[in-house]
Amino acid sequence: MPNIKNSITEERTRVSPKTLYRLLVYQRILNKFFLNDLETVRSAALAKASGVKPEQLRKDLALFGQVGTRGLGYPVKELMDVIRAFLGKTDLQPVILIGTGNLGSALLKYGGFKRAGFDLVAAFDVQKGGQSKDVLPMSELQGYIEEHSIELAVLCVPQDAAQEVADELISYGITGLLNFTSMVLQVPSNISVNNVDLALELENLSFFVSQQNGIPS
Amino acid sequence: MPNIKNSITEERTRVSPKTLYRLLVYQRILNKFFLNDLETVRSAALAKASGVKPEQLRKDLALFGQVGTRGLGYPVKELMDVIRAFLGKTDLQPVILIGTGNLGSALLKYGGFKRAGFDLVAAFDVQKGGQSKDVLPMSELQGYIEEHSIELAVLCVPQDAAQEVADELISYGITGLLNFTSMVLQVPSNISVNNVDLALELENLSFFVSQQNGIPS
DNA sequence: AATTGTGAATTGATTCACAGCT
DNA sequence: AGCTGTGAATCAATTCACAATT
Repeated sequence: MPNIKNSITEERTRVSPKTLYRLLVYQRILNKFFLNDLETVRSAALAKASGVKPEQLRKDLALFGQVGTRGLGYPVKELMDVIRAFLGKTDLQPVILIGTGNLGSALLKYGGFKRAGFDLVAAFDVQKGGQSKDVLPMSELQGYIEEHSIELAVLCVPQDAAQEVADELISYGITGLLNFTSMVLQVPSNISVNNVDLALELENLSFFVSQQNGIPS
Repeated sequence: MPNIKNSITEERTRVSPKTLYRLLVYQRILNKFFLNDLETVRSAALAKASGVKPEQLRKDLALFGQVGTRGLGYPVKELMDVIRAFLGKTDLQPVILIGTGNLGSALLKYGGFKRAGFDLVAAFDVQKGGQSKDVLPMSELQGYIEEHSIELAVLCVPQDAAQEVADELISYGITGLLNFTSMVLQVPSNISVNNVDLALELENLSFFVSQQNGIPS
């Protein structure tokens, strides 16, 4: 019986979004530990830094078979490698952005995507007003996506245009949308959408805060 | 036996973050329907627009007792009112923002918060470089929070400063943090944190996209 | 002695399926 | 006839608790 499962690609299907988020977090923390020359880490420490319970961390890592050493902990470098192998994709992936309003043009400047392995290679808008990167007109959208085989798009257009632009993107071959609009997009089941609704997050936060304090006003 | 529960404040404690997100989405969609002069809406329609199953919508609304009419649907206006009453807070709530780098200064300009009932009343940074709104130095943080009884803060500082600044904010009385850094913050249990990790969202999306297609490269 | 790995138990969320109203 | 409201059933995620291992 093999220890570390070697048919990782076969396992890729069996993970929930929640677990995946956690794996990505573990990866980050591990990288930090690695840069600090840590060689092994116990589940308690890694879990605390990741904001989860140790049991949950261990359950998550069980996906990869046995990677830790009982009585000792997990080898930092090896664990990093195993998670990275599972996640696949290592090289820089091209992403386009649609809608260069306030939020859109800020995201173009935001360095975090590049650090995570994504390259915002082009931006599109109905208005071709010059921002920091060249903004292309929507008429070039289809050509660009097809020519560069783009899969992922960041959607920052106004609410009213959201569904329409999403439909367009999908028809040109985009299969993953990071949706910054506050619209709920209707898409075919083979298309992935992740919603980032900033106002919603603040509303949600506000509710739980006022709950803690006792009801205000 | 009363129909619509009148002890809403007592019910406020019994809702999960997931349910709360959905309620906030329903509220938005309802508002749109209301502006279109819809008087009643069936669970099937509201659910579809909200991206959930009708059964789930009905379960969620069960929190409020009986608000719909069997055979007919839900009265749009009344349902809006009931949800708003449950959520509490209606007036503009003041929020501060810390860290006016690319992302931070973009969020200052972003209109979505205001629309959702939040007012970004002040921004702070270690560098007092002039941006669109006046940026205050960190030395004024404590005074400002206390004087204006601020509860919520948006955290956009660099990773390395995140925990430190969070500790500071909490010590000055902040009880809710919208965390845009990629750090997992360690906070006391009476403090609420919502994480918005943009790179993580894109990584997550990318994984599920490449899963759909079959493994790339 | 210490810590992982994991079945079993628990808790939570979703979906089913139909009774109850209008 | 049609749609809501909801107990029951299912499915998913978390936590427990302890055996296995170094």
